[in-house]
Amino acid sequence: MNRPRPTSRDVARLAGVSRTTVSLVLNNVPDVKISPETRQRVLDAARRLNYYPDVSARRLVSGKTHTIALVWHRGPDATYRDAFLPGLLQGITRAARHYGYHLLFRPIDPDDPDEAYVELARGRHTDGLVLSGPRSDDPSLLELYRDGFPLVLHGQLPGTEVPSVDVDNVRGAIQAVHHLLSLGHRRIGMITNAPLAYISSRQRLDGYRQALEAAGLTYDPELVQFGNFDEESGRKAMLSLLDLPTPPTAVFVASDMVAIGALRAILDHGLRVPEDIAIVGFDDIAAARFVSPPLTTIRVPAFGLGWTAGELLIRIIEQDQPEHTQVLLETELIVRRSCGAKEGGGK
Amino acid sequence: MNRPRPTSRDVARLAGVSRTTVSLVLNNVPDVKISPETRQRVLDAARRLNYYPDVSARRLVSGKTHTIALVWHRGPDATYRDAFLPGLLQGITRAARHYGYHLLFRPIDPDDPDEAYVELARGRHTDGLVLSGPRSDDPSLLELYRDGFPLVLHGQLPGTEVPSVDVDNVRGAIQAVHHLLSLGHRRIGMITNAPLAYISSRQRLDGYRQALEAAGLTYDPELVQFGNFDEESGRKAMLSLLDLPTPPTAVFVASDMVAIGALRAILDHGLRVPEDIAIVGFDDIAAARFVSPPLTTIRVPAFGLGWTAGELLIRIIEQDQPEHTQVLLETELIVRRSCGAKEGGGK
DNA sequence: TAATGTAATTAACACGTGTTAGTAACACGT
DNA sequence: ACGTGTTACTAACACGTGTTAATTACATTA
Repeated sequence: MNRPRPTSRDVARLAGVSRTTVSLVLNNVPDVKISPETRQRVLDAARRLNYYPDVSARRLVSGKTHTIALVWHRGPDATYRDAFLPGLLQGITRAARHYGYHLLFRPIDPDDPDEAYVELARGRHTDGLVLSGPRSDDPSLLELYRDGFPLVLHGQLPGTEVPSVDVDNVRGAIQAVHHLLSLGHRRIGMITNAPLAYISSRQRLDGYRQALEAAGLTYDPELVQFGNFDEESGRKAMLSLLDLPTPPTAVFVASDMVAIGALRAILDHGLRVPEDIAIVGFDDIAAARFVSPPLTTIRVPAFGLGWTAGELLIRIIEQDQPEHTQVLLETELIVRRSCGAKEGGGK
Repeated sequence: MNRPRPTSRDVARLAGVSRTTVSLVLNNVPDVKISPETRQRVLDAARRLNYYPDVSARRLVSGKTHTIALVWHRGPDATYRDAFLPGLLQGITRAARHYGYHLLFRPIDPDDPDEAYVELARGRHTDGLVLSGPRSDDPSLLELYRDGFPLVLHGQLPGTEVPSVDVDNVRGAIQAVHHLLSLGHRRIGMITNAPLAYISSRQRLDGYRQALEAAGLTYDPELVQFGNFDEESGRKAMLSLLDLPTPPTAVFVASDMVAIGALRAILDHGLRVPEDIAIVGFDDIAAARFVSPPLTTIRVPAFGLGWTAGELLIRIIEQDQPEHTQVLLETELIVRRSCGAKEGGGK
């Protein structure tokens, strides 16, 4: 703060060369001849002055910011909001660092205007955006995409070609239901993670249906209830299922948080898990290990989603045409006690 | 990508004025006379061209980046790493947005050089840094501080004047132990969250001691065991306490994750919680609500820490001398079932 | 009428860097 | 002696903005 920071001009003066030479040396520009002595003099001078190039100037002239941004929509889903953020962030930043990029984190609060992130792109804060939780009614998103601005969605926007990374919800649900089927269950209920307006909710329901039909069972709407992100919604949905003339012997709950509510409802009802009713959840949030009984669930690869989104975005930025721009990542079945399997090893 | 983005020169041309006028209008520079018609012409032109100023150029000339960075050291503490990040990040970004700043997120992995963040400051990526989990043997930190670079620590560096924000670990521990005392316990053990090399660990132990002494009890080293961040360390530590000739009737475990391990040890030993041994944890991680019995604990205000650190940093950046530059935030006792209190209401 | 003041606008410089086109010095072959 | 390369370096421009000092046009005052 006291003395001004050194510029490349200061380095040039100290080394007795031109500013151009300093730039050429410090950036290791290939195919340019600089004598070893001069090169060393420049490096010494830079070190002595503790010189760091000013990134703003560099960005201005190069047109590249070497920064990507994560735009994080805070929706109503607290699980998504809190449980996945650390893994996703770590994945994105790891990818960013690997390619020499920085990460700008930009949450969009419910009271923010939806297109608050546009400024990041238009003002050249960043070379590209990862948009988490895109809304299909967002016009600025498609506008940016049409203008050729590098964009990757975390989530999906059906009917568009916008590059995206998401979990394979359909296959995840199939894994869960298939597991219950393999344990002998034939009357399997489902509680969705959210209302069907949410894509992930539709997809997980679809997987449930596919798994049943592949096993020769008919889909019965009466066995399906709708959750709404939180525990309480799971409790209520489960009570409805328990009220049926013939309740299911197993339930697939497409969200761990909702599943925890369902679990509570079953226990409060005087039934046992998994002996009377088996449960499989979805997400593998941290708490799933700690409820009683520990929850069998479908793990979502948060780190992998982050890494993949980051890498895909950077490859788009650098014009390195990736073959697949819409990626679905596999889930993993984590067997714990709530499903009644002999024991899978999911620690 | 196709056509080049518009510059202020384009706006000036379209509005039929000089570039200077455009700048004056768009930045609402006070005490400068622009006729209303001209002003409107400029605004219209900017809107028609969808003009956004280039931040790199703006930063270069102004010398301000309007960006702060969060440097996140990934230590061995998984709880700290994952459970607090969402709240802390939300707090910092909220503060940043409130003052018109952006946030750069920079994790430092164990394999990164410790001073990898210095480039952020020296290269003018950011106007200031929040350093989470500072190490006292970090020379570049003190160097930056001496050079007057705006810095706020999340955590503490005893013996320095570097501005910092942290939880009041001593008082938090006192709250926990005081609660157990008020329930009638006289033989209270402790398991630390980590080895005593960690400041938070020493402070929580200190609080335990102070609370005992304030109640007229003598500190007994045989009742103190040392945890090491994870469940397993808590299990082992608890087994040692159970092996004592006279085990304690209550335990203060200075980390929820460690406490969950201790809880398991007690139950595995055939004892009941809280009837035989009461437990109070520390941190209030998400899982604390879901274990059986639900864990009474000390809540750490993650959002508040983030907000306070962000606001303090920005006030330092903007030369708005804050009166207190070393802040300790209060914790909150969350009563659940593991302590045996009648019921506090901690949901 | 000339001097003075005020409102509205702009020319010109600065910020610190990357990069292109060019120059000077010198060796080499004919 | 003269062109032809090659090596090692530099002068000058560009990037897009904020801001200071100057300029013009015009009303007001002495």
